[in-house]
Amino acid sequence: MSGVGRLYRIQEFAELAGVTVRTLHHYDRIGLLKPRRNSAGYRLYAERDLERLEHIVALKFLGLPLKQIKTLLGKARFELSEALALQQRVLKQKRELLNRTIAAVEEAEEALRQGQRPQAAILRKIIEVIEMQSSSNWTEKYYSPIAREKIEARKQQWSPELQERATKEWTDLFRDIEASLDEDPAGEKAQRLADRWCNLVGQFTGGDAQISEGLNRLWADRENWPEEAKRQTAPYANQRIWEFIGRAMAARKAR
Amino acid sequence: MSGVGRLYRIQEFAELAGVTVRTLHHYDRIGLLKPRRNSAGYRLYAERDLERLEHIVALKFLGLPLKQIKTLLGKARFELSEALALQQRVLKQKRELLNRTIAAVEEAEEALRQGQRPQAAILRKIIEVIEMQSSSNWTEKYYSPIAREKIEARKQQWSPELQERATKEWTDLFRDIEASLDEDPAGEKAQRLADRWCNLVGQFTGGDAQISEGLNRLWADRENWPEEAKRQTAPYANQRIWEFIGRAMAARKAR
DNA sequence: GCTTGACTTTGACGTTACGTCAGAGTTGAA
DNA sequence: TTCAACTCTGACGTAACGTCAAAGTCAAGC
Repeated sequence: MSGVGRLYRIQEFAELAGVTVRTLHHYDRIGLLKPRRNSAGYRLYAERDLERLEHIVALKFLGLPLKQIKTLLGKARFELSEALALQQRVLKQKRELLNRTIAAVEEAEEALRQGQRPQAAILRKIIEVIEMQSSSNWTEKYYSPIAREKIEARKQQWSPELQERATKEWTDLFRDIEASLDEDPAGEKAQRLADRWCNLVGQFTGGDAQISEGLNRLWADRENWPEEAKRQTAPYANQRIWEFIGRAMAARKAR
Repeated sequence: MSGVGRLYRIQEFAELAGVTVRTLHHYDRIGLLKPRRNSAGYRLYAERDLERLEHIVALKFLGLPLKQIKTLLGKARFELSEALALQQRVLKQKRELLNRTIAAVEEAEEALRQGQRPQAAILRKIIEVIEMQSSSNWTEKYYSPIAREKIEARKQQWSPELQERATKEWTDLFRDIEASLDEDPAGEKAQRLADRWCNLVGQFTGGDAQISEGLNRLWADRENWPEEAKRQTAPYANQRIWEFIGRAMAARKAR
């Protein structure tokens, strides 16, 4: 028996793991990696902390924010593999953009060598790439490539008026559901609401299963959305409504 | 004659250029894009401002910091093309790292699918890539690939003791030069100092022209170094010393 | 037992490129 | 003249730490 394993003080531990002391301070403060303390308040890191820190470093390397890493490391391996798949898509998008950028700079340098004015040369080439679709939509990662194409296609037909009408219908539906939260999810009234729900979802997905699947992933990962998106969809985030609809849909299928 | 062209107020201009109003406020404050003002203090943007803003956006897209963009846009096209070539190397390094990362995640996912514990699977694969050489040395971009290889080779032979001795010799040399700043750069004493200088440079470059070239680029771009590096090399940044040595070397060649 | 240098703690401000209010003034059409 | 829409500046927030600074702790040597 070799006991419980060594304890490291912060500097030694930092060198061992290849991070800075300040980083460990930071992780401690945000609750990402909280070591034991001795009586004087010194941090004491154990082997298990090293393991966790290695996880953190690896996930950070993939570009995941610390906040998400924190929740991820508390959950099951399934969620981890989901997150990994998502991040993989993000990385691939980045790579595409990088490739186009590199190509653009190459063309710009070529043009420069041929003596063109830098404005014309650099700017035009690079701006082209930016406009192309650096759009870099944060929702894209939730959809499969096929689903993305389909969504692109449907976008063409979404006029601002349709958009506005859809927003209104959703808002109305949410209001109606909220007023009916005490009804029986399997009852007549709830089922009519569930029908309206399905209709509206269908309007966006076009009944397509792959778009639908992506949409589910999107909603399931709400906690990791950018702040702005969270605020804008806050009125639709009422937990009880989603539960109610969930039950109503279950009852619906059961019939 | 259509006059001097329209003037835009901030919101319209922002939409025109595809940036936010706040971004324009920011660029104004840091002196990157300063439009005219009307009597009430409203910003008035002209066509020329649009041109400059497009440059800014393009260079920012390549990952250049605003500070550097600011100095770059004040200089000649030559510097711009230099900077472009440098940034191109940075982009390519990023791409390499991205490719390895994507491959690692792929392997990790595969391992996960085969039911391995996430620790073993994800961690090991990804950490391997990180360690490989995510080192991501900020000086690398200044050297050609061939020069980098040669530097890597020479690194093997640079023991800590050699490092320390070199640092001391440089420090001594700088002290001696500083004490001789009033001498004639072509004189006996200055020439002996120039000899020592060449010797020390030779110790690092091994007399290699390509390494030498990269080293020149590195020093020339000092203003864009990370803060830390600037501080650490501050003692060697005495402008007058470099000018003195420059003149001494010129006199040396002339002989 | 005491000194001393290396190490540790928390606090607080700096960094980059803006986002997001808040309070107050300006513009221009009805 | 009114009023919505727009603009101004100032100031705090963000992510992930870096960089001091002041004060307490540890352990080795005297």
